[in-house]
Order: sequence, then C-alpha cells, then structure tokens
Amino acid sequence: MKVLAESSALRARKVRSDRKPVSPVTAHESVYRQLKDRILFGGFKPGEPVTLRGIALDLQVGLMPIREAVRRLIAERALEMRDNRRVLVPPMSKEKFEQILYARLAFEPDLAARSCAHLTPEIIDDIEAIDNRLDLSVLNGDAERYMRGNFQFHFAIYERAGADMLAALVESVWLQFGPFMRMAYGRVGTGDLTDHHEEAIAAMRAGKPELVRCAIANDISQGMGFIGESVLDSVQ
Amino acid sequence: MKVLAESSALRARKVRSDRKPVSPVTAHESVYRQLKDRILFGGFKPGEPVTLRGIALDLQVGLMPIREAVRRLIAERALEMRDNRRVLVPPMSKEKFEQILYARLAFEPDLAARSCAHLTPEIIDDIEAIDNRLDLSVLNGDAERYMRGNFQFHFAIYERAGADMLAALVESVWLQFGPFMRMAYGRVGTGDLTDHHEEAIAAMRAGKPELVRCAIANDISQGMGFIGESVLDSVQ
DNA sequence: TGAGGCCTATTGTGATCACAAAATCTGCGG
DNA sequence: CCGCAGATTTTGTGATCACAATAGGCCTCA
Repeated sequence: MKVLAESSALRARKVRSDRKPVSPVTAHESVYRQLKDRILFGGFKPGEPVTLRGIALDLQVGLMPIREAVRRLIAERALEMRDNRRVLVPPMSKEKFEQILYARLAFEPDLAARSCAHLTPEIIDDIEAIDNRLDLSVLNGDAERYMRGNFQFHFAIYERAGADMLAALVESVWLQFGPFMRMAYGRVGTGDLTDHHEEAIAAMRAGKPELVRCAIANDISQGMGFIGESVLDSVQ
Repeated sequence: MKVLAESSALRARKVRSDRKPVSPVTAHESVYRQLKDRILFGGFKPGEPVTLRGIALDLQVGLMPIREAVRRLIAERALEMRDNRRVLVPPMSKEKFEQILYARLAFEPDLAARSCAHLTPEIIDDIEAIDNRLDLSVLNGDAERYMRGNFQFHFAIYERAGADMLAALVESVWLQFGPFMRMAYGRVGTGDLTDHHEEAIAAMRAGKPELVRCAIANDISQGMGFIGESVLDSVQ
C-alpha cells in the first residue's frame, strides 16, 4: 500500500503541475455566479435537494469551489441546510412570502427614489430598452426570459442608488423567492402580467423621485399580490 | 524525498485515525459563532486584517472550518474580501452608516411590534432583567458588556416576532456595525447613553404594539444619532 | 538619504484523501 | 405484500499538501 500511496501522490503532483494558469476570477466565484443564476431564474425548483458532488459533476469543477459557493449561498438564505446536513432549495411558505413582500416594500421603492439623482437620459434609455425586451418576453410567455428581464430592470435602477449595502440586502431577498416565482409563473403563465415599469420610467425622466418610489411600490405590490393569491394557497 | 512523502502520509493517517468523535455541531459552525461574537461585541477593530491561518492559530482548529466560517461571514458582509484576496473587518463610512440606520428603522420597530402578540408576562420579565443588567453595564462604563446586553435585549424581542427571515436580515445588519460601535463607545464612553428600553417594556406590558414600535424606533434613532454625530465626522 | 528591484515569507485557493453519519438498497421473516 | 434489520452507497466534513500571487523586508544604486 506504500506503493499505492506513492503513486497516488505522484499522480496528484502531475495533475497539479499542469493546472491551467490561474484565472482572474476564482473558481468558487464562478460557481457562485452560475448557481445564483440558476436560483434567480428558475434553474432550481423549491424543495429540490442539492448535493455538492452533483453540482461538481454538473459544473465540471472540484468539490472545494462548490463547498465555498454553497456555503455562501446558504449564508444568503438562497439555499438551506437542514440539520441532517442536507442542502436544498428552500421551499416557500405563506409567512416567508409575507416577510419577503415586507422587505421588498421597505427597500426597493426607496432605492429607486435614491437612484433618481444619479440617472442620466442615456441610462434611462438603457433601462427602457430592458423594459421593451421584457414586454416581448411576456407576450411570448417565456417565463425565464421574463424573470431575467425583470431582474435586470430593477437592479439596473437599484445599483445606481449609491447604496450598495441596501442593494446587497435586496439581492439576498430576491434569491429567496426566485425558485418560487419560477414555479408560480409556470402555473399561471405570464399572460396576465402587468407592471408599472413605464410609469417608473416616465417618473425618472421627469426627475420625480417620489413618483418613482410610488411606481416601484405599486409594481411590487401588484406583482407579488398576483402571485401570492394565485399560487400560495394551493401550495401550502 | 519519496521517504519524506511517505512519512508525512503516514503521519497524516495517524492523526486522522485518532480524531475525536464528531461533535453535534460542526467545527466550522463553532468557529462561525466565535467569530460572530468577536465581530458583534468588539473583538475586532474596523479595518483590522484577518488571516485564515491567524484565526486557525487563535481558535486551535484546522484551516478548513475557518475557510467556511469566514466565507459565510463575508457573505453576510460581516467581513470583507478585497480584490487582493485579503480579508479584513470592514471599516465604517458615512454612507454605510446612513444605510444601516435606514435598514434598522425599516425592520426593527416592525419586528418589535410583531413580537407583541407572542409575549407573555414571564418573557417580558426576562427582557426586563436583561435591561436591568444593561443599566449596570452603563454605570460601570463596561462597553463590551453593554453591547452584549443591548444585543440580548433587542434580539430577545425580535426572535419572538415569528419572522425569522427578517430577523436574519437584521442580524446581518448588526454584524456590519458591531466593530464600529465598539470603537465609538471606546471614544465617547458609555456615560451619556440613554435608551428607550423601559418605554418599550411598559408598552409591551400594556400590549400596545404601536407604542412598542415607537419606542424601538426612538431607541435606534437616538442611539445611532448619538454615535453618528460624535464619532463619524472625526473618522472619515 | 530615499527610491526601486530582487527575495523570502505569508496567504488564499484548489485537489485529494479519509471518515462518520445519513440515506438507500437488500433480503429475510411476518 | 409489507415491515424491518443489516449491508452498501452517498454525502458533508475536515486534514493535508501544493501552488500562485501578494506583501514586506532587504539590498543596491542614484
């Protein structure tokens, strides 16, 4: 068995030496982004179990980067670890949904109002372009594209509020309802979706933070209320 | 050098075999709690660099649990990793302080109001006992004891609000101002500290959630305002 | 005396192995 | 046909090693 230990050590060294040159971003950050993408836009279903080795196989990386990325997502409550040490995508509950709605209303309208001071006409054009693509996704009934567009729209605004600590909190909140929303859209479709994005864009062009605040608040209330009524009762 | 590799492998195996039986809580969770304690109650100074091996030496555990605990704290923004991959305790800024104040006012008064429905007279007695010990710490000028007591007081209330998702967000916020507050108390002392805890306790006994909300909001505004004015300008 | 380039030590990252606990499968008896 | 105990597989955890990049000390040279 000494021979075995030796040979394995040599093989390890060999593998290690022709490792590709270090990339600018670490492996675990790359894994983190891919997992976050899946969680935000419906790559996972609520309650779905997640295993480290399974992800490692999917993403073709070693266990270590997976461990760090998953640990990070657990801390952000995007994943959940039960006391059996099993990791899974957290299921939604009525209480949790209510808390998410509260947190969104507490932060997002204010972030949008804050960002008004930093928006230029060009930036608003970009945001409007995002919203136009978004409308197309709704028409096509493409739930994943809709969710991506909706995320881009909101965070294109929030990230310019000059309040990255609050924006980070909001992102953590979005991570907690992504899988549920995907499932919800899968049930009720995207046909009846209406938003207050045009209203917000008009208010941004007019430079009226309070109207922007209002538009975003309505957008959240209506979008979440729509889903909450439709799906939440039947789930739990 | 083959011999060297062999012997180290054997030593490793030996160490592995007489590892103590697995504890109910994992090592990295134990590390996480200890680090969180330090961050919340002043064991670290803002801007202080943190190295994995340094902590491993302090806490007498291997590198792996440290890595997972630190990764978790970074995700909660209790620690910060610069792009040089150096980990440090995040320094405070005027902007960050303002955002923290906003987040606290958005969540904590509401959590306190929510908890009213679940409070029994015995629980309120316990909370009052915490507050009494707190007052002693203020008189003694013991900043760390004061911070521990203040944390216990607030979270004894929040954790009974039946809104653990919001409570987790609030804890993340506290982690972000712990080191700064410790430094601040070190400068201005605890002598002038006044709080609205008795007011909150009275409102809880009376069963008036709106008064509790008010008391907690005042407590936060006054406490943070006091520190903000005193220290923040001189820091940055 | 001070600024710039080498050199060493330190630090985070990732791979691999070993292990214990949980989960899953299996076969036996009711 | 079902339930349950034993065996097997899977899974998270932790240790250890190797490596690249950074930081910090040291020396040289202007």
